[in-house]
Amino acid sequence: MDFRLPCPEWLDLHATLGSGQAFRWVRHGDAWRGVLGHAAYELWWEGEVVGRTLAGRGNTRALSRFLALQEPQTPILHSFPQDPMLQEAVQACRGLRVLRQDPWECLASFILSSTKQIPHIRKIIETMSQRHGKSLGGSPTWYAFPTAAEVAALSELQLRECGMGFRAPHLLGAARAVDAGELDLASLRQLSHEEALQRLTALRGVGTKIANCVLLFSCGFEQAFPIDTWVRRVLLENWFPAGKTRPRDAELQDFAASFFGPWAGHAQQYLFHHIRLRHDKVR
DNA sequence: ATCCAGGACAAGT
DNA sequence: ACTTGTCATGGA
Repeated sequence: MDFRLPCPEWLDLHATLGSGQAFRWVRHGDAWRGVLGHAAYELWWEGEVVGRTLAGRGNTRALSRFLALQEPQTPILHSFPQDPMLQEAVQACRGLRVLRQDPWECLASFILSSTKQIPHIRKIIETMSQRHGKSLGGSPTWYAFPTAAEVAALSELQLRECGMGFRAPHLLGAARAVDAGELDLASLRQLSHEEALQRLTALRGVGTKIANCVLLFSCGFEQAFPIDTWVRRVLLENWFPAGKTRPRDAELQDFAASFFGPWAGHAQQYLFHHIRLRHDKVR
């Protein structure tokens, strides 16, 4: 063991790293291995997060921030409505946290996520990182996530060859906008939620869902509420009983904001992970 | 084989 | 304003 990361509240690495927020972490038994920034790590739980560095120079502060280890969860849970379905999800996914990701990696990853299953998103990102990211050493070799500048320098064909199909031009366009300074991801957190959404959805291939993923997972917008097929389903089943004409996403967004409150994005993540676990179990 | 996946967008009603 | 077609690709 190389390091211990202080963690005031209990955390579930499996729920946190395995809930489709980040795509570069792989489970090995009780441990998780993956890349953050310019280092690769193996992490597991021994009453706190412990681990070792697999490649590159480890940065425990970056890891701690990524995993939101110092962020109290109790106020979030207390802010949630007393709702049977949400409480069931919270019980089932105790210790799940919303990660604090790098905005570029998050944006690029979710551009690649559209109408793809999570295992395949992982595969595309891994292929792209191996081919176009900096080598970090280690055995087997680990690779950094390609920077916006590195992606901007590629051709659409090179990206398509990573298996991303029609998403290739979308990723390339985003990389060019970020690399050219037309889109300053770091400054999004200064804006209102509405303004930040507009900046992101101005990119081709980035609609409301993907923009909200980026704002929630990497820009500190705790109320951002991504509605994908799974979340849409659980919203309709639980809070929009059939009968009337089925509501559109804009109506679901309004409902989520008022019903789940200022930490709605976290509620969303509990719901998302819970219904997917339930689905896998049934099948 | 057919359907669906952490969607977005244009085109046709 | 709402519905449908299209964009690639792999896994179930």
